[in-house]
Amino acid sequence: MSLDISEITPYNFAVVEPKWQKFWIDNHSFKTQNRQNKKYYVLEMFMYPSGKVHIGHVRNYTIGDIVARYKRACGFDVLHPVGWDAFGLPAENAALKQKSHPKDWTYKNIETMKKQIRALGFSYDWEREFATCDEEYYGFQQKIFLALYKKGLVYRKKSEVNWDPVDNCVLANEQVIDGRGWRSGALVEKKMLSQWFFRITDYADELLNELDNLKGWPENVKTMQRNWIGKSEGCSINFSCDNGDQITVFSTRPETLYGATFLAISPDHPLAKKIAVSNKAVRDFISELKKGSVSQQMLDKQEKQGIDTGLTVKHPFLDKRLPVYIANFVLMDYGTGAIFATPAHDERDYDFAVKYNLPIISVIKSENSEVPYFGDGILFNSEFLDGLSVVEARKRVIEEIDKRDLGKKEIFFKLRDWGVSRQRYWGCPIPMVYCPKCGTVPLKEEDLPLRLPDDVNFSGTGNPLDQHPHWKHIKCPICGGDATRETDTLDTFVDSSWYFLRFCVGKESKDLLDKSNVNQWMTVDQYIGGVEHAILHLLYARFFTKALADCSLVNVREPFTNLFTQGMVCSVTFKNEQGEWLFPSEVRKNEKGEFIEIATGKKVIVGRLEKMSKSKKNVVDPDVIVKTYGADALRLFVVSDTPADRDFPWSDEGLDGSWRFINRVWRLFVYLKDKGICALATRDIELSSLSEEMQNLYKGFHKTIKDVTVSFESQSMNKAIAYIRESINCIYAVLDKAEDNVSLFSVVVRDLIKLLAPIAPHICEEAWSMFGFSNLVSENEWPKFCEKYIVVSTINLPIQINGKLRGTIDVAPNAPEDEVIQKALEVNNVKKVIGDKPIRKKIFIKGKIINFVV
RNA sequence: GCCCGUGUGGCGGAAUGGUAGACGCUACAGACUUAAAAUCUGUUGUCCUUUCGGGCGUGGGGGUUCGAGUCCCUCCACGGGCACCA
Repeated sequence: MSLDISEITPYNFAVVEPKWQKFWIDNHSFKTQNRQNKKYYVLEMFMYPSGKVHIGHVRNYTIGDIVARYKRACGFDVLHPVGWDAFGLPAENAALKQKSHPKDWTYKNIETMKKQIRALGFSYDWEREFATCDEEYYGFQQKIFLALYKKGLVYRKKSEVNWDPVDNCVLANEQVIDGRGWRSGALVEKKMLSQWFFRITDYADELLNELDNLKGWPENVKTMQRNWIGKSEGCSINFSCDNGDQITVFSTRPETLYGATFLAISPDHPLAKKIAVSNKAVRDFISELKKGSVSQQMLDKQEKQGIDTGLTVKHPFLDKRLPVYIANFVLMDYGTGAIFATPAHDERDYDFAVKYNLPIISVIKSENSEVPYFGDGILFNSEFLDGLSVVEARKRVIEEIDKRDLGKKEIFFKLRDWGVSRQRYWGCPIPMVYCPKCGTVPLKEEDLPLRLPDDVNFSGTGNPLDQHPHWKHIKCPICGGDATRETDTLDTFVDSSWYFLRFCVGKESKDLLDKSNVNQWMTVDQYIGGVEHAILHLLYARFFTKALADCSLVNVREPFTNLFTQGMVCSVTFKNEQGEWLFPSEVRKNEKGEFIEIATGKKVIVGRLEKMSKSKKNVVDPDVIVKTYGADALRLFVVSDTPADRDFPWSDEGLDGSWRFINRVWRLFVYLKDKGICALATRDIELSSLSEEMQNLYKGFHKTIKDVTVSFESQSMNKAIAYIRESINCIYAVLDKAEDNVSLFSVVVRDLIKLLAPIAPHICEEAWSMFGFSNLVSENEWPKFCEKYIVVSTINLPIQINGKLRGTIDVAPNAPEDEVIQKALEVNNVKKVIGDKPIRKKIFIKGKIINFVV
């Protein structure tokens, strides 16, 4: 009796998926192997245990899992670990709000999210799992801190910090966005505090230069890092002031020195402060600027403000004096906090000069003498620089400044040292002690780990560690006298700056950076995560790797060979007339096809696709999807249709389509099983014994293997899926021949399962076992394709006349020119178009095209 | 303002300088069904044409080429990053 394909029971993911998930875990199927030199380390940016997995995580980890499973099939020993970035503010916020301990909150969240992650069937080595708040991990991090301290890469200084008044916490520059705290959104204030710093600026040049060698990184990420490091080359110049002081300025355009008409110093410049003491107008001006908060200044940044100090400086080359202004557009934390201004060739200087009626002197010839002019040109008005080009003049003037001892060639970076102190409880304690006699003293290594006390009180203000009754009191490690601990904890970006190294070492080793292990696996062959970490995390991780190398703790200087930044999952948004966000379930289409709010019947505003977020009410819950459609359908969907590095437009219809595809595959498997397919899967195919149609199926399938392989190699999952779908369509078209071609279909379906397994592992594992294979599909080699089958016997060759398509002919791919021309000229439409016009030229590309020019 | 990136059907997107629109979503039609759902099979850029076929089409304009979505110039739009960085 024949099996009707439409009557096959749907794929029961609810039974199949948990079965294989349990099997993989119980059997340690993805335990890191250490058999050979062919190794591959694939890592997805680890997760913050916020409480629930969201769809963005699903996409990120699906991409990584596909890579891991594919590489394993290609014969690599694969390291594919999972862990938790578990320290940080939200745990403390939750502690305040829900009266739960940050530790309990965090570990509970990890448990919840682990279940969710496991339900997606990712091929992790769960034995290497850890959380950064594990004592073992942060204890070792303290050792690293001390190693960096000994190496001179850690120091403490009093400095103005960004103070977040809501989170009561210091923020790094990178955590301030438009003058607001990156997490709380509160306006940031300035405050002076003693802080610990890492000397990332020591590595500014290397961090910049090495970017050129990171061929496997996206160009935009490298550009962002370059801009952030912000190297500029120029020179410093000293000006003597008439009050006896010297003012040192930095300029990248010293060749414009003869066009200088005034000096401008920052309101925070020491000289400005000195003048303020005796000059009330200056004092008032500075305090007026201070009054506006950081962000107010940002808002006013277009408006140049300044005040004449009354002081003048001597021009280094000319017998003239330049007035010194205090100007709001000069920043103290860049360069020297002072500039010479050449209004003719700098926009900001120009704006300022116009506002305060200062002279404008051109020194570079431009075509129409317009000012300000920033282009190239020939110098004039500039004595010994006259007639030189901008580049020549720059070189010449720096030589001269150097010769006369007025200044020197200098390089400045925008990059600042990394402040790592946080006035927070839920982080890695800094292993330092303050002794009234011995000063700042590091803890002894044998006293590590320095544990966080569990019995803390969250009042909501200040640092609970500092307020703990006895934790901070300690005997000095040197003199044994009364001393106090550092109560700040480390920025959580420190935790994520070396976790990828820890994954290289098995749990049995006490040395978390065990060199033989780390060297075996580093670098990370493929790192995958969101572009939002392009600067902070990735720059810090690069710095840390270099610093650890200089402490002889690791052997590599760059952590990530290839970086892939996946796009965000986006969805439509709805708003009602009041501007309130609406859930998709609160909206429906009316008869006219307009979207209306169900509750009110009023029209809603349909927004553009935006990143899924709770606040915009356009989220989907991965748990619900997995329950309704299964993990395979979800995995398939999030990498279908759209390239993985672009934003992904979520649609319920699309998800439904993925589910239909999973079922279509399932019906194919069940149908073929019923026809006795696959029992003979290992038998070789004798091509000549097959009909032409079946030969084409086989050849076409080799093309599929090639296309899918190439697509996986370039992380083009969307294309891989398209080719697999195409192939399945081809198989469906000849399904009625399956019974008569058992060995052919057996080989095809065997390899088809392998091709699909990285994306939809559960259904493939189930099919693999259903067809009677005794091992796991993931233990099998990736299918191989033969070029000789991919070369087809005839191709459909296009015929062009004057570059326009006028017909096609079927010929052998290697058909010679004579044959092709003869056949092409026999095509009716070609005859018609050419008519009696003479053929002036024939362009023939073998196997590609014939083009007649008439 | 500066620096990146992207513009292809109703939608997501394919396409080593060589038949634009693979694959999917949507929509429509047929088969199956009492019917619906599901499934299977078609059609689906646009205009003209009964057919054969033809015109126009990859943001706009120009160029290189036998031939351009692809290369060059220029303009426009959108997205992202940095933003008084001397």
